[in-house]
Amino acid sequence: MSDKNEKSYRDSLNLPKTDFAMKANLVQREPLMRKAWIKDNMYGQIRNARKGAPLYILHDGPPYANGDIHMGHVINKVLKDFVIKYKTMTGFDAPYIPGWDCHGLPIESKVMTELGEKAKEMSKPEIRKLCYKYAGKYVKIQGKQFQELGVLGDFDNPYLTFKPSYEAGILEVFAKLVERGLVYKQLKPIHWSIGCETALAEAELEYKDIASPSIFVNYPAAKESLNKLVELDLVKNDEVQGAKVCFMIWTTTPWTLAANLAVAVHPYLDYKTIQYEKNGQKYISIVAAERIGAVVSAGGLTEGQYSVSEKSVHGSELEGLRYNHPFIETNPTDKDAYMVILADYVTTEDGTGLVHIAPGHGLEDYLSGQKNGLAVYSPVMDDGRYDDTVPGWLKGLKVLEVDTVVNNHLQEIGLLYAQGQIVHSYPHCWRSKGPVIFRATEQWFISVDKEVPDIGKNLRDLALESVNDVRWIPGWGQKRIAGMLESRPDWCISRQRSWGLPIPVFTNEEGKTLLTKESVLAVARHIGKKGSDSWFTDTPREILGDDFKLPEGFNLDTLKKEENIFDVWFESGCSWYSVCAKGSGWPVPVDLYLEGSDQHRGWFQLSLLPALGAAGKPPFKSVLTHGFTVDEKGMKQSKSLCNYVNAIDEIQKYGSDILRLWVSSVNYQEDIRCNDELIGRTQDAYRKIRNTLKYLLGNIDDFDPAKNAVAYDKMREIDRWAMQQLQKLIAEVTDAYENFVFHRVFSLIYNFCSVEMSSIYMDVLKDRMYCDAADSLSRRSAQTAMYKITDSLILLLAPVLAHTSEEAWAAMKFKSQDVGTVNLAKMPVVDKTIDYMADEPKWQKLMSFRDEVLRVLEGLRRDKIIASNQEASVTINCNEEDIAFLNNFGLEQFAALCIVSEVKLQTSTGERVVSAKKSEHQKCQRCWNYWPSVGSNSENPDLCKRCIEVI
RNA sequence: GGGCUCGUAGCUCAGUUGGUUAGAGCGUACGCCUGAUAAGCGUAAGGUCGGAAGUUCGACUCUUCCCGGGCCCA
Repeated sequence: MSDKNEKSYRDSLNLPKTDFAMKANLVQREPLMRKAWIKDNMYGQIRNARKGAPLYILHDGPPYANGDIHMGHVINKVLKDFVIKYKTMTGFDAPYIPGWDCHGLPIESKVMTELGEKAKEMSKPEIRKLCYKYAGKYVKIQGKQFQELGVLGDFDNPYLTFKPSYEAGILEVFAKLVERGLVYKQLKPIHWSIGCETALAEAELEYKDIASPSIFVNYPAAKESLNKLVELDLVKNDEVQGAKVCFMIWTTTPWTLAANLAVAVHPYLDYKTIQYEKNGQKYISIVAAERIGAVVSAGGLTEGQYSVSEKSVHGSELEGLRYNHPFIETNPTDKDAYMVILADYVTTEDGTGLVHIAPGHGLEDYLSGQKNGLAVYSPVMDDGRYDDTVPGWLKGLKVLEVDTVVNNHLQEIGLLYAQGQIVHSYPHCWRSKGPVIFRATEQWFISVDKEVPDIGKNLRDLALESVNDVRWIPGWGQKRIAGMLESRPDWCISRQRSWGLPIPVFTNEEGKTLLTKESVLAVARHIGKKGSDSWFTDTPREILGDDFKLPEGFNLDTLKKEENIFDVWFESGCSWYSVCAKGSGWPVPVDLYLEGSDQHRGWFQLSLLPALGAAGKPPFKSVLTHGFTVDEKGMKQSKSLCNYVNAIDEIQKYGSDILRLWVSSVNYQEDIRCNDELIGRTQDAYRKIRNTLKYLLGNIDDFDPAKNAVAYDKMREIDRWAMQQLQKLIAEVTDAYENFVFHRVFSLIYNFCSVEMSSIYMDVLKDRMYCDAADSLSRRSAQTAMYKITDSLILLLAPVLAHTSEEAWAAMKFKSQDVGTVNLAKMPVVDKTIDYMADEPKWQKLMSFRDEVLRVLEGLRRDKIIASNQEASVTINCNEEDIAFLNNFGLEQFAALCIVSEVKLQTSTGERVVSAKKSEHQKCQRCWNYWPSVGSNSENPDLCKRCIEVI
């Protein structure tokens, strides 16, 4: 084996040839391709090409315009791009209009922090201007970053929730809800900063440890309920006289007692009574059995000073019992009060197991109050002082300074059982630094329980029913959202902030509100033209218009504008209307919403409710959710844990096709494990796929399907096998795409490249491709299969490998479709004339024979008898049936399949035995086969017959 | 604490209505090739299916409990 010989014949071979480089250089190459897409208006070209085709609408959920993109965005946007590209390639007109959520607290907070002290002197319009700039900046940044992922969409015309036309759309939806009577206002407790006299959002709170009074208070049972307590056997009849029978509560905010309206117990906890004497007065106090020890020690009672009832009752048995407020004679509200109610959140971790309920001063209290028909009573004014509805001794006092006053009063009237101090974490205002109180203020709500007039059902029931008509992917999404809908309270849509869309409500001098369909639509028209800033700068007359017909008692010139803005969820929840129905004229429900699984509570639910309320139907036909990225151990990612993956870094390190391939490789329905190493490993798969494409492209370089294609029935059997494998691949990949199972797309294609192509077909083909005559039938047969495989692979990969598929498409000399970009091509379909399952048993058998042969050869190689397979001569001892089978397939073909020079058969009755030895023949210096014909031609003694003919 | 959900080889995934020694690809180890070459090929070693109990002739597949994650609430 001399180098001279090898080199001399090398030039006579048909070696692969292609411009498609082995080295991807993604980081350098991709940005150039993207630049070209933008320059050529690729997105516009696709829209043009699909004009009139059936629509497929994937409606983008708006990310928040704040900060750089992270891995969550990557997963989300790339999955969306898979869908859009696949649908486009199956012939749909699938537009993609990206959107951003541009209003809201995080932006406003950021701007306020940057402003610092200056913020106090600035007007709302001035602050809003800065917010506008801030949001706009991140829309640009994120848009650029999304496009760096290879995502195609109308990034020049995204939908932005602060655009006037979008805002008008929100108000039009709102008008419909107002018309249907679903919008109302009510008191609701919120965090209130006394120092700033403003409502605070969760993000504006700072939690600090402070010491609070901890008091145990006896609420005397009302006379009418004493009998019931006797009936329950908690109290003996003879004990009732002369003793104070009480419900004992515990609280750390004595000032809220003035607003107490109920006492809550847990339905399943056990309650008993403690009897004891204090200052000559006999008490019988009801407390949770588990808390007796704690209560006794808090009160300093020692053995013998108290007794505990034998009998215990469930909290549920106490429901409805009544008590007298310790220091308020008559119920100040217009609803029932001062009774025992049930609540699941009552615990035995502290207190007495009975919880004092002030619906105006706590969120749980509020919700319990709603459930039990209590008023929302909050006798506290903006400046933190009691109003006039409280007892005289409290009127006008600052609630945060009143604890001792209340305690002393309770002491005097003999209802303070014990008092102490407790250190706990308590929310403080981030600006004034003072402790925050819960205080009920007027808020706007969308009712989920009120019947929608022309539909005859409430929003909750409507939503629960509609959820059945939506396809949830994965299926459990339905259970999840249904569970949330069942338990959700009315939707509080008002926020006391600046950066958002104002709630279009006016009030007259008497404080009466103007909120009608007509008034909202009038505001919508105005804001649609001038934007929501105009609410703050223009007069009601300018906003509503001179001609606006006001109801009785209202005057255009004395109207006052509401200060509240909408919850940003209401804004994004109207995108189905602003963007799809009104903005684009698409039919709603649209085909697909695709977001992280946290959006069951968020965007999915909060789009569903307005859509049902305004349009009577859900906004989507199907909803696909994906999980969250976690670290390699499955733990939540966070910057502080240092297990955070920076998406931008990954794109810049590996290129976006690697990220896209990685996204396609994981099961997005579960948590997605993610770190740099895991993403980096995707490079292995990428290289395999890329090299497969390169080899295929290299071998069809001189193949023009129009001239050189070989009919299927004239093809070599192995080539027909390859064609069959391809049909199977197309069928399975198509099915996976149709069902959004992208990781199956990945593994099918990856396995196809590794096994069917690289390890089997391409290896087997080398002899024929390199050594047979360039235009021989055998070589053209292989090329026919390889051409079809290359073409299909590129197209099947196109939705995932956005850049690489385009690059490979460009490297195809003869294209199957007359389009310059894969984006305009159609997906391959299964060739129905090829029954790809029919030969499967035969090939399974052949492949198992092949495996046996390869294993035996490995033994020879270990013993240094052969190096390459071509040096071997194989003998198979087997029964008649196997001999017939192999003969029928053709021994030469089978030898080619094993890449050995020779296969012989011998009849044997026993077990099949495969043996091999070094071939006795000479090596052909051109094709390296050890064939009998080598040496038989005197002019070319070093060549086989085939090679001589070819040369 | 509640609702939903996940836990199969180092990694990413298959495991059909419960049924013989749990599969694939990658990675790893070892070897081969040098005419896909910062490529290609082969062979081999790796899981008892998060844990425990139960139902069953038989469970990765069904039930219960526990452990450990995730999302959303409280």
